[in-house]
Amino acid sequence: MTERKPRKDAARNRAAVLAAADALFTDCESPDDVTMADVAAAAGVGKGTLFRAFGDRVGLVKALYEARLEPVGRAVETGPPPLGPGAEPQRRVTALLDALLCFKLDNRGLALALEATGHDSPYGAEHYERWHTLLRSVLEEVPGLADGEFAAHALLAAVRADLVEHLAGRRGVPRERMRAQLADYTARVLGPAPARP
Amino acid sequence: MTERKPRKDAARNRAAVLAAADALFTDCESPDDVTMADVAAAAGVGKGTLFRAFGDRVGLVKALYEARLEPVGRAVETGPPPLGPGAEPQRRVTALLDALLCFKLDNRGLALALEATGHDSPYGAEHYERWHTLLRSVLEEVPGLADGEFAAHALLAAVRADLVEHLAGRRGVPRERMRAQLADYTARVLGPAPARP
DNA sequence: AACAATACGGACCGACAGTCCGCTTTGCAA
DNA sequence: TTGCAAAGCGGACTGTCGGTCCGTATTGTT
Repeated sequence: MTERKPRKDAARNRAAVLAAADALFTDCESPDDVTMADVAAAAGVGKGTLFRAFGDRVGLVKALYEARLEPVGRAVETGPPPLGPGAEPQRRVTALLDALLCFKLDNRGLALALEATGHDSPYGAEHYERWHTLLRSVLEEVPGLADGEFAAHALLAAVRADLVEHLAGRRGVPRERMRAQLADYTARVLGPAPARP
Repeated sequence: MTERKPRKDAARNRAAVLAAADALFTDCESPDDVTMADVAAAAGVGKGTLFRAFGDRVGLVKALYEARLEPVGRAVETGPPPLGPGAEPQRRVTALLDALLCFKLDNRGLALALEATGHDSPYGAEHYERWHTLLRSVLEEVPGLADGEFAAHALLAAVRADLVEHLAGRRGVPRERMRAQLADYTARVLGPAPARP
């Protein structure tokens, strides 16, 4: 392995940068009026340090985003149903999308920053790939749903950060209403209401 | 009215810029490696001219996009069914989305440029508003579909430029397959296959 | 204590969107 | 046709931002 324990100051600075960036992205109007220099200053660190630790802007945002998303990822992979494995596929799909929606509602600035930051699109980020693969595999267990591939993309598109921001932020749609709307929509995609014996 | 006929050279240059920009956006890898200076040079025009004519980058891309989309808009508003008014709502929704998908397939570079160019998101662009309003109104005629508002957003999200680009460009999904997938998906959202008397 | 190895940080660079202003073209009017 | 504003032109210029570089400071190891 080529792992190396980072020096103490490096670790401290990395943490400071993450915290500062988190704060800045959380309460900014638009993600791109927080500059790298701002982040460095807020963290009490030089730009060089910041770039060495994260490579570039995308790297920083991704690191933050993934750190925040990790608990959700864990709940999905090893948590209890319906979010975790084991639930009936329809319920799980709904739960997955709801979790994603809530996450984006709770981390609007960050999610927006991720999608807006350089790297042409969310597609191609490995974390998108992960969610798509998972969602697709669950969708394919839903009876009568032929094309999980496309449906997974389309459903994920329904919770994209900028749409969420538009509805929740700009247009003031309340959280619970959005969740209900999404659940409703998801149910339609999943097919006619299953017979309840 | 405060309308003023533009001078001849102004009109000529405006056209030259539009043509040049169209060409550049059409065959570029990523929209943001065509710079304003590039466009000006390709059009044989100074940057000042370009900015006076279109205000800023967003203005240019919007002008281009709307010029290209206009025929589609016309077909939708006054053309024959199923794209134009008069068709059964389910058919029309499908036709609308298919038209949009085809448009984005045929104008990938441009559509990508529009979504990627500064202005935080597609939402808030007046042309999005137009499509959303229309789609919503048609959706609300579909029996059993309670929430046209959200469904319209979600369906439009399924044909977003960067998703189309990802599937058609990066992953090489052929045009007809994408259309079929979208039609399939749309049908699911619209509800169980209607009884055919 | 000495000395690599690692990290620090801010001056520096290149690129790009957008502005400015002296010069040219246009088209109206005498 | 000639005169003359007004409208338009274009490229040098500016401000900002992401990203790099390198002399200096900090670690931690022997």
